[in-house]
Amino acid sequence: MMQENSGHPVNPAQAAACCRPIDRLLCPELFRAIGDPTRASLLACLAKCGRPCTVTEIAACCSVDLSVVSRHLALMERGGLLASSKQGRTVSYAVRYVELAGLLRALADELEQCCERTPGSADCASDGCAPGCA
Amino acid sequence: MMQENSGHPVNPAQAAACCRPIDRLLCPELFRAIGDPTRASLLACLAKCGRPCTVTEIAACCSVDLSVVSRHLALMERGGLLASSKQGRTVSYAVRYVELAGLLRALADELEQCCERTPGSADCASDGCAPGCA
DNA sequence: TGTATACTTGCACAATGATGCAAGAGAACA
DNA sequence: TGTTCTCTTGCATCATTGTGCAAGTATACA
Repeated sequence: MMQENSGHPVNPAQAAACCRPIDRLLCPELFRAIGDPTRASLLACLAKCGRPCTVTEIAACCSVDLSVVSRHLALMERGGLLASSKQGRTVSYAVRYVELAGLLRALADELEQCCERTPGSADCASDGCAPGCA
Repeated sequence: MMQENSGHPVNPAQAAACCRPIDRLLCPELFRAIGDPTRASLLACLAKCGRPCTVTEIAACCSVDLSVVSRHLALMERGGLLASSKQGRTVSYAVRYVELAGLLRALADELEQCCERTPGSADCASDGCAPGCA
């Protein structure tokens, strides 16, 4: 109503009421799941391994207690970084490579669109989302 | 020495000693800076605005105290998400669109490389980084 | 059926973090 | 020079989080 969809809200207050894909992509729970040194190293470890690994295996690669690793892995699964599968008494975790890479690229695309959009002409309602949804 | 560079460490313990670009890309400080609901909304707000905004402007778009916003913005700058510039008594923060998008894409690429690499044949030393550097 | 293995959960504790209020620092302006 | 504006910093407080130990649960196996 105020601006075109191709542009920007004129100020942050208007931007806050303006719902765009970036709001969904900037999911705090997901990024928080990476934002701890122990978890980041577990994730890197698991990614580099390239296959599902058991909790015991993963715990062998860092100095913290197995129970701590178990909790970190569960948290990363809740955050959407990992997928788990249980076979007998062993639980394996694997990186959700495809989903994660897709989300990161989508976020990168959105950021660049924000950057390139013409200033001062954003229609907050035309993204299929009512104002104030953020 | 043990495997080819194109492959994977055979287990997480070996993977931990194996230094790859993903170790650098999974920077906990950066992701932690997004991993809080208030900060994520501030970042989205700033991104959607598409231009540098002052602390007062940004504070107007959320319900927390201005001092809290100031601290969150400083934290996000330290994490590499934002860049600040001071003009007179006003401080403006802007999203580091290019750097951020680049990092996210690089991480996405690395994740997919991890996923595609042939299992069981990773040379941990050939990435220009001594074992145990992780 | 008992025992070993693999993992999760309860509990306690120390550390960190998010928040608001109030005061301080620095710059513009009358 | 005093006042206003913009932002940062100190302090207190409450909540959350990361951690280890110990106990519990669930599965496999002898």
